[in-house]
Amino acid sequence: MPASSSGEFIEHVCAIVDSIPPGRVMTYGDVAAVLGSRGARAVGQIMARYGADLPWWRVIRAGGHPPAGHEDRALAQYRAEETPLRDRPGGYRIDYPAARWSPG
DNA sequence: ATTATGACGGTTC
DNA sequence: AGAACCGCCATAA
Repeated sequence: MPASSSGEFIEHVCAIVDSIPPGRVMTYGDVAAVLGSRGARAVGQIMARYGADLPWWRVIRAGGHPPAGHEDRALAQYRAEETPLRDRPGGYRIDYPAARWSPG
């Protein structure tokens, strides 16, 4: 099938994010890496536009920080699916090494 | 085709 | 540890 259409990147990103199981997370860079690209920002763009129907909270930034501007909603989800978190005074961070997941 | 934007990443101060 | 700067990629206008 001729999947070579505009927006191929978008559909791939959506598929990957949607395939992330509960309690697991992936960084924007990882998602992009799976597609053979380094467009971590591009992935964020897609989340902002098409991530409304996806488990966007399972996609975090490098270092274990939640999506900027969505820390609150993300935290609620993490606590709801028992995502490995690392509580911190004044905020929190995700235990990336433990919650890390790859589509393979 | 060019410019501006963004739920980023890494390095440096 | 926090802030600033530059670099990278795809989308939208």
